[in-house]
Amino acid sequence: MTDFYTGLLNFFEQHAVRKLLSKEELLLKEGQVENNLYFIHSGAIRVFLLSEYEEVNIRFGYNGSVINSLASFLLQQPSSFYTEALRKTEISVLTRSQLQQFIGLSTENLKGYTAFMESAFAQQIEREIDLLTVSPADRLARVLKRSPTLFQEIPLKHIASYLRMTPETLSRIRKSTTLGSDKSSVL
Amino acid sequence: MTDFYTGLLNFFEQHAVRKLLSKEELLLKEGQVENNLYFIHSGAIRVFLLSEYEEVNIRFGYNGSVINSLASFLLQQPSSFYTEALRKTEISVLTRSQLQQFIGLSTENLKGYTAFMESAFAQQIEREIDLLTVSPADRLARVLKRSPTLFQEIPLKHIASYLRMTPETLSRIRKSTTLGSDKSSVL
DNA sequence: CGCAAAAATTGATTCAAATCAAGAAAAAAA
DNA sequence: TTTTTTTCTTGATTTGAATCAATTTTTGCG
Repeated sequence: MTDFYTGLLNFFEQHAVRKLLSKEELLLKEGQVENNLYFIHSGAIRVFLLSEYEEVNIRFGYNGSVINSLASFLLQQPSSFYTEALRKTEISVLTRSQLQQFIGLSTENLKGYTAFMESAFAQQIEREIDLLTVSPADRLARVLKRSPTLFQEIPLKHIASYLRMTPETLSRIRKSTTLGSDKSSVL
Repeated sequence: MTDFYTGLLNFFEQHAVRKLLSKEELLLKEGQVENNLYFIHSGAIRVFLLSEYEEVNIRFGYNGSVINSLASFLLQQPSSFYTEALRKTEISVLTRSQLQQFIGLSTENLKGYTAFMESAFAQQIEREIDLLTVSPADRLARVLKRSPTLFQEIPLKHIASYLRMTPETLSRIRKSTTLGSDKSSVL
């Protein structure tokens, strides 16, 4: 998987278009079909859904990760989600056809792509287990284990929505446990 | 997708081994690697995880559907889940290698398999949205929309766990709404 | 079939997280 | 910088679902 990933990143560098997003700039709206894969050089992006005037965050990307509205991208169906920059963000945009070209270059790339997909699927399973975890504190702990720097990248209110709790609750959990108080990663 | 599915079912008929499961018989335990795909002729199967002495249901299969511990099957990694028959159940068992043989038979089959995977992924996204839906009543409504006969197939207490609520709460919701009271499907 | 066990329902009570409401801190804009 | 706006924190109160508890209903078994 890692081989594919570095290969893909090189391909990104050579073929993808760089783009600078301003805060709250939308990459995709609900109902549109996702045609791109985004590599994030700096900044942060969120994928969210709009349910009855309330936004619910589905996924975050930042700091060297690849993100898009994956289900829409794969199935080429209208997305249920919005994709938006959380702050000034620099990305590389790779189109579906460019990706397909890349996959066609070698068997290695194809295998890598499959592994990439499988990994995305595995992540999705982890996400399901996260959401089934009853206690709010445990949900936070699980997610922080995988993404220890989350609070440095994403505003608390958005993390709260991702974790299915209110900002007030998240703030209190954070205070009571030592979770999210980042001694390690600062300086 | 449908073509692949019927093709796969024919292949199931020709190559898969039939098996009769008694109630509570386990097909897979946590930590084991899933090597099979199960087609359910009759009965019902659940996939669940064991968290601190409490079982949480992840997925159900019955009545002509295909089920297994999919993440483990795809990644060939130890499963986080148990797979168990909820009652006397008749299945066909197709191994991973048999499936690969089937996929290799034609480009159509390969494409179908990809579509099958994509569909599984899309289902997983739907599941995520279900779990993010705040109100217990709304969670039930969403799931029943996709699986109207759920209550005829799966005991209430297992549905409750799947929906992240107690059996008492589910029972009360069912009473207050008309959801799950199956006038249509009986007789 | 009748009996035992398991599942579902119903009611009373508790409790944890949501909501409501300020104020403090941080970030963005002027 | 100062001002304005947004985000985060903290406290008080409410509320909806969990828990506790007791029947009733259903299912499975001898």
